[in-house]
Amino acid sequence: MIAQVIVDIANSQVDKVFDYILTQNAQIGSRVIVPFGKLKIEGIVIGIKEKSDLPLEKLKPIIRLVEEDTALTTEMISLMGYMVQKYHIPRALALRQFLPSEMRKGKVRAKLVRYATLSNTDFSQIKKTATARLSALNYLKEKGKTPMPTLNEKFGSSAVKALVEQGYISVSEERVNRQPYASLQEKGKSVTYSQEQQNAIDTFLKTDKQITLLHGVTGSGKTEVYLNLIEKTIASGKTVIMAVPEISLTPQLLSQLRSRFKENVSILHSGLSAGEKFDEWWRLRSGESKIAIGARSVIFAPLENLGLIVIDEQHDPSYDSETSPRYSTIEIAEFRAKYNGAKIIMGSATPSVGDYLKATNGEYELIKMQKRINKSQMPEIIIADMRAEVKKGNPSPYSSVLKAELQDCLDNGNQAIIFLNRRGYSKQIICQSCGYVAKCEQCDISLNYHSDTNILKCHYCGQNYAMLSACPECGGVNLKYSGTGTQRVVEELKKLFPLARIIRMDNDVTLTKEAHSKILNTFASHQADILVGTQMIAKGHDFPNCTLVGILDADMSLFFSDYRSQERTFQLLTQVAGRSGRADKKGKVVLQTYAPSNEVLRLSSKYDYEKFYQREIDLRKVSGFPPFANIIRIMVESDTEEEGIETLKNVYFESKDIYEENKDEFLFFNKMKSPVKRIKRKFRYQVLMRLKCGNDDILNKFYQIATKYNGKTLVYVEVNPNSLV
DNA sequence: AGCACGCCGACT
DNA sequence: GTCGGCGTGCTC
Repeated sequence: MIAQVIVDIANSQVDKVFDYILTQNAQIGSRVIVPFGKLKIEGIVIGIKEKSDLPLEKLKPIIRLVEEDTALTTEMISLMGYMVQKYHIPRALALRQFLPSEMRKGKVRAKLVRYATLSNTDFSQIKKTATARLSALNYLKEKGKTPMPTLNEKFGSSAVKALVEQGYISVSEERVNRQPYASLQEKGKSVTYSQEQQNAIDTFLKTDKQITLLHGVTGSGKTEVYLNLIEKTIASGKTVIMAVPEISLTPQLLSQLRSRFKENVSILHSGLSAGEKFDEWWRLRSGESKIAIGARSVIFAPLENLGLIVIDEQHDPSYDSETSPRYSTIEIAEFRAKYNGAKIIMGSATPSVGDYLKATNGEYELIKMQKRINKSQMPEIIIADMRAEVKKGNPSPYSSVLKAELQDCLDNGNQAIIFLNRRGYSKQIICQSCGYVAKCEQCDISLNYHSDTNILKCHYCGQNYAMLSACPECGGVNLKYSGTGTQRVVEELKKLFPLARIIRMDNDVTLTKEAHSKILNTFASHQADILVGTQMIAKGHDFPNCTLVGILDADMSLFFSDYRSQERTFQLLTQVAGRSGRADKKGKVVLQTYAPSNEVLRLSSKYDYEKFYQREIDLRKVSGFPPFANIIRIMVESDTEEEGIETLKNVYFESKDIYEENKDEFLFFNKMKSPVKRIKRKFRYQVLMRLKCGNDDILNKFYQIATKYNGKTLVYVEVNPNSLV
């Protein structure tokens, strides 16, 4: 018999199926070691057949199995095929997603512990003077099976060794599981469901749509709905995947799951040790554990007989991989749901507009939960006009409203969060007097300021504009192009509130995952009064004593040169606002902006998602952005300028033919230098276009062009990339 | 990925 | 003349 093997080399040159003589007991999905040229490498059997197209003497036999158990399921082999055609990646790269990286090339193995059991209860042959041996035997007689290390420690390894040799003790090896967060166990509490929650559960169980979108405001109790559905799925003998944006920030979710489902829960995420990952993975694979929870990559969990996939905070950008393979968690979930006949529930207070469109279209089931449980109110959002502060001559990053609210908050012994709305190095021009933002005339997307060349550039069409010396709206000369630095924000805060305990968390302070949660825990346990931070404090964690959130530069993200910037801002503000106030304490939010009349800010201050969505989707439709069109870019990256331009020309001319033939399907098409011309010493060029949806055949032609010219100069296609830098 | 084969520059 | 630079091609 012949085994068809994919070798574990993610390179398009070896992206083929190799035939080997099947000598071992290998199955489809087995991991095997095979000779490959002069190498011995790992591979995966993806098929078994009678005979090869090659002459038998050219074939080599499989050397050995990596493990007896079959690692991959047949579903994974099918999913590999789907990913290869959808994302244009080598097969090996698709296969790698299914295994924790530490499991490759034998870096981890099962942990075995040796146990001692008594095999002879007649101690009469043992001398009375051999006290250690006798007490060891008596100990075993009383306690039964004991781990060898424990026994060695108590009675000395020489005594134990002798007893083994004399046949009093027999030793067995057992595989033990390394369990992450073993201490996390919460007592189960009984739950009663609100009417909305009960309705959500019933609707989900009734619908025959594959995907359900659960649109529920912060605090409406979405998690309880998930837990109930998980429970029902498990009871019916099926398995569950639950994806969350950032697992390391939600230990409370894990303890909730553990309290209900005990060792049926496995967690998979990058913070685990290799051994923990290995054991959790195999527990899922063997069916010992039936619920997989983790971040994005948990969608590849090795479960069979899937019944339910939960995607929490479904709008979160982390669900789209930004590096190859550029997969979308929801797409993979759809494949797996279809394959297993499972259902998907995804929830958010601020669903991504593309998915909300599908929900209102009837493509997804839509469930709304509009009330907060335990009757608490959403925090009140106060918009502070920073233009007025500038006019008043207040140079501080804090408005007078925020100062007063902070004072009030601290006086009452409560906590506050100062949120800096900054991200990346994207810089845009905002007039501090009137809030004017420089935008592209053709794309209506904010321009990016490039300090090296002192020009303004649109990342969606490449158009350049001269840097402004004064605001074209009001003539003001205070044009600001970046948010206030964390440093200054903290210093200023210390001056204003010298007695307050302030802690800071942002990207500048490079943090390990532990330090990260340590800061959050310090704040949660009220060992600090004010927490200052960026994006990363927006997610997870409840702070029961936090009654005030101050958002500095709320408009910064609003005017990113990104078509999703308004959506992202709405989502972010809603999420940050949710950090303020809890059941018994009403929260407040002060949102500082140079554009107080901005519609997105106004709608988010009223928590009016529906209106925001309607406005945004209309805008996308008119301007031709996703979900109505796809932004496609073919990137060319080269070591030298000449080679880069040469390749770009070839790529451009071939692409242009396709464009000319299908002009009506395109909303934009051009070649240009990349907004950031050089990254990591590579020269970067691109062909950028916007193609109407439903033209996958055209899209595939661009993939073919990229494959054709990809070589020493890197050529690749991106669809709706998260950033156009 | 890693190794062999192969075609041009600077050296004993 | 040769040693060796790493560009190109192949591995069941």
